[in-house]
Order: sequence, then C-alpha cells, then structure tokens
Amino acid sequence: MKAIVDCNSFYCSCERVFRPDIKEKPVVVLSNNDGCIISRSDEAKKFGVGMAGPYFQAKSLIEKHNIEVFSSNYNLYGDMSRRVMSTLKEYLGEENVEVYSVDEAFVDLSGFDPKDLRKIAKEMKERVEQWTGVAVSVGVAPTKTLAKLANYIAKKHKSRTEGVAVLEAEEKLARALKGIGVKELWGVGGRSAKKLEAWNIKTAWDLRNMPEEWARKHLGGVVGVRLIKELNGEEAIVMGDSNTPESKRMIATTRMFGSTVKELSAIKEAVATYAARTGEKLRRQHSAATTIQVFVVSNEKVESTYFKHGRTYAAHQVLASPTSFTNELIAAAMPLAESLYQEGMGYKKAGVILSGIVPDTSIQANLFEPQKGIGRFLMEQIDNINFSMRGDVVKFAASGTTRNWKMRQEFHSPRYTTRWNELCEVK
DNA sequence: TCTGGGGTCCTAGGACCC
DNA sequence: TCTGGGGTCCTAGGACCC
Repeated sequence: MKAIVDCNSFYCSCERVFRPDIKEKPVVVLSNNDGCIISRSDEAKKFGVGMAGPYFQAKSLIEKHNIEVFSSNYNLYGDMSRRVMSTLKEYLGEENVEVYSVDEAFVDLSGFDPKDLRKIAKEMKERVEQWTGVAVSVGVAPTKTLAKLANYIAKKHKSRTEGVAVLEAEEKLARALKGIGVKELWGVGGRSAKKLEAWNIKTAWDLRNMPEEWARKHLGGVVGVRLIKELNGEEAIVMGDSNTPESKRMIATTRMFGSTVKELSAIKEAVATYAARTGEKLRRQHSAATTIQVFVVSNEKVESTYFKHGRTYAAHQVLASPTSFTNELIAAAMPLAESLYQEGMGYKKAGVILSGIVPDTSIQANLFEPQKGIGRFLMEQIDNINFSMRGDVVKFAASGTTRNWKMRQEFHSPRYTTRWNELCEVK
C-alpha cells in the first residue's frame, strides 16, 4: 500500500506558523511578481477566491473580506518543506519516503498490516502537525494514483475523514471511483478530460473499465495504459521513481519583470542575472550545459485560449564546449539577448534555458588545464559565499546593481527561519 | 494597467546510416 | 523506366504536474 502525504494550503500554512494572529483568518499567497493567487486557506476558498486567478481580479473580493495577502516567500517554504519531509523520514525510515514536490511525499506502507493503516496514517499526520505546525492530509491506497484519489477525498471531506482516507476494501474503492470525475485524477489534465467526456467517460470508474489497448490508442500511449493499470490497483508508477535525485535534463531561470522594460541594458542585466542562476543550479548538480537558449516576451497582444499574452522571441546557441561557468554562460547569453532585442518594443519577461546537460568533466580536466581550474575555484568561492549568505552577495557586473526590472513583491513576509535578522520576535 | 516558474515524459517525424 | 528496409538519434511539440 502507498500513502501520499499532502500539506494543506502549504504556502498559506507556512505563513501562519509564524503569525498565530492569522490562524483563523482567510489567507492567500501570490505568485512571483504578485501576479496570480497560488495558495488559499480554506477560509479564503469559502469567500470564493479562485485558484490560479490573477490577483488584480480578486482584489476587491480580498479587500471586502479582509483577506490577508502575502507575496511568495520561497526561502520560508523551502525550509518548512525540509522540516516536514525530515519528520516523515524519521518516522517511517528514509528509504520509504519519496519526496514528490515541495508539499507532497509518497510513503511506502507495504510492510504494514492492512488493519493498522489508518492508525499509522493518523500518527503520521499528527506527528508532522505537532513538529512543524503544518497541517497535512493523508491518502492511502494500493497504487500512487489511487492514493492521490484517496487524498483528494480526505481533503474534500475534512470533517468526516479527519484528513485521512484509506481506500483498501474493494467496495470502498469502487464507491470512491464512481463518485469522482476524470478531471480530478492525477495525470488527467484539461485536454484529456475533454476528450474523455466526448467518449462519454465521465467518472474514474468509467475510465477504469476501459481496455488498456483503447488507452494506448487514444490516451497518450503508454501514459494512458499506466493510468488504467493504476486505477485497477496494479502498480505501474513505482515507488522511488522520483526519489533518485538524478541530474535535471533541463535547467531554466525565467522571470516576469516588475513592469514593462524598454531598454536593452536592463534586458541584458536581467538575462545575465538569470544566466548566473542557471550556472549555480548547474554546478550544484555537478553538470555542464551544451546549449544555451535565451528568450524574451514582448508586450504585444497575442490571442490564446486562456488570456492574452505577449509574443515570445527565442534564440539559442551551442556552446563551444560544455560549461558550468557563469562567465562563459553570460558571455554566450549577451549576444543572444542583443539579437532578440528590438528598439522601441516593450518587454514583460525574459529567461535562460540550458539543455544538453552532461556530467561536468572539467573537474578532472582541470588537472591539465590550469585556466579552467582557476575558473572552477572562483565559481566555488562565489557559490560558497552566496549560499552561506542566502543571497546574491557576490555577482557579476553584467547583472547590474540597480535592477529596476526586478519583480514586484509588495507583501513579502520575513524569512523567519533562514535569516538571523528576520527571526520571529516574542515580546 | 495587471495573469508564475520550473520541470517531466512521451510521440511523431526528419536526418542519417548501412 | 526504374530507386528498399530497418535502425538510430535528435528535436519540436503536446500534455501534464505542482
């Protein structure tokens, strides 16, 4: 049996841990640049605040109900996430916990007696809540997909389930599957849901009873087959799949600007800053990149299904040799940024994407290439300083110092757990 | 006026090889 | 007049996730 432990309104919960005064108040957390609402407390949901909606549209509702607003504080959420995960690992053994995202973990419960599952799940939940202050919901079932479904039920009917749902018995499972729309399933997005409805497949139960061959043909090939298997209680997405923190195959840093940017100099500063960040990510996993891509998004209006967004201009370059050095990445990125820039155009966003990720061989090569060796030493020192200071203390001049393009963060809370001078004060 | 950021897996189709 | 078949590798794009 598998369990998924999912933090309730994670970002909101993190904000509340250090603000007991808003424990009962409605809270929302905004995306970068204060653009969208990405986390809502139950109270805020009740007032009708939608998920992923733009902040400016919900603003009047937020003000009317006196809802507490926060810009996202990733230093805080990352640190709280680590605490939640280590609590789980300590309780069930590191090897049985698979961190799936910042606020979710799969737990392998195959060693336990089925009749103890509910008790274990409840203990897990209570322990995390007591040790970290973050409330979680737990779903238990034979496969990951079904565990996610159980979790959905646990969350949806919090008072009845007490935040824990175990789908073990067949009749319970059948009832759950019949009561849930395909759209709510893990792995079914908007597009597939629409397709399924057209085939008159409405509930998870309907989908479960479709033949695998049908899914192979009409539901994304092996992806669809896996989904059907999982719904039938056959493990097709195995534990530990995302456990081995293998190197990423793509590394990107992209940001909206705080306001429209018109000058090439500002674009170049932003791109240099993002290139430096990708370099850091690259070095952290001891990789080097073969290809660098730079893109900018203008403020031209382009029609799309959801909302009007700008036009994307992209250019890429294959690097002379794979590198992880910030100076080389910036050197490659600058001409790309210049080539994309058009005089008189306004820009909303830019980004740097690295691909062709390979192991960093210059670690060995530096024995024979003293220049590279110095570069590596320099990178290590910069990373050490920036990491220990939790910020960009040392940066390349190309990144600029004024940074007028930086994103908006009007409602940022203190970094309670990662900065000495922002500790919570008790008077 | 204003709509995030970072990633994965899979498939189809083109280029190329023998 | 007429031009195979099978394989690999790579890339772009779709769909999805949190």
